[in-house]
Amino acid sequence: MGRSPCCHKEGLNKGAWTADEDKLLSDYIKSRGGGKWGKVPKETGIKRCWKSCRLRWLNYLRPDIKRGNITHDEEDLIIRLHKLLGNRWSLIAGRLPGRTDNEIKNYWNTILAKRQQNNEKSSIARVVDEACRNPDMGYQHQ
DNA sequence: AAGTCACGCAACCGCTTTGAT
DNA sequence: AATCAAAGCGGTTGCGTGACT
Repeated sequence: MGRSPCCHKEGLNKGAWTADEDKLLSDYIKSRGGGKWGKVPKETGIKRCWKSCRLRWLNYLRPDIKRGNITHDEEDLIIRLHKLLGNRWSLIAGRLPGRTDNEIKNYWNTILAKRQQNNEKSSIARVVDEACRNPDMGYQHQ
């Protein structure tokens, strides 16, 4: 049910985005706004499926995106939110202005890998432990 | 200096959910 | 109320880069 047919069309570009594609997408979203992703490839001429366009915008082109260097506070919040919400990356990202679900997911997977390697009580483990004991963890419902 | 390995990030794939008809 | 298409989400993969031997 409901599999998006656009992603099965042949002749679509794959892999890394070019500067031209970025500009087309960025200009389009700025002038028309997001939401109707199905129209984006047709109206911009970008040879990508709508999913790729959406992902590119959300994870890379959005003007309010912060990139790199997740702060200690942000890391702390991610860990606490993950404890509460599980792998609901989009929800977690919603609590972290300027961060994307993909970025947080990648970051978490990196942390997990490190934690598995260390397998010892790290600062993260301590934070998680602390989070368990303090339910009012300073995040806000919207 | 060259080759190999490991890590991190960007992008893709497929399933689920939501909205329109 | 049922069906279908569009959109959203999370897991996984592939590529590029840097560190190490």
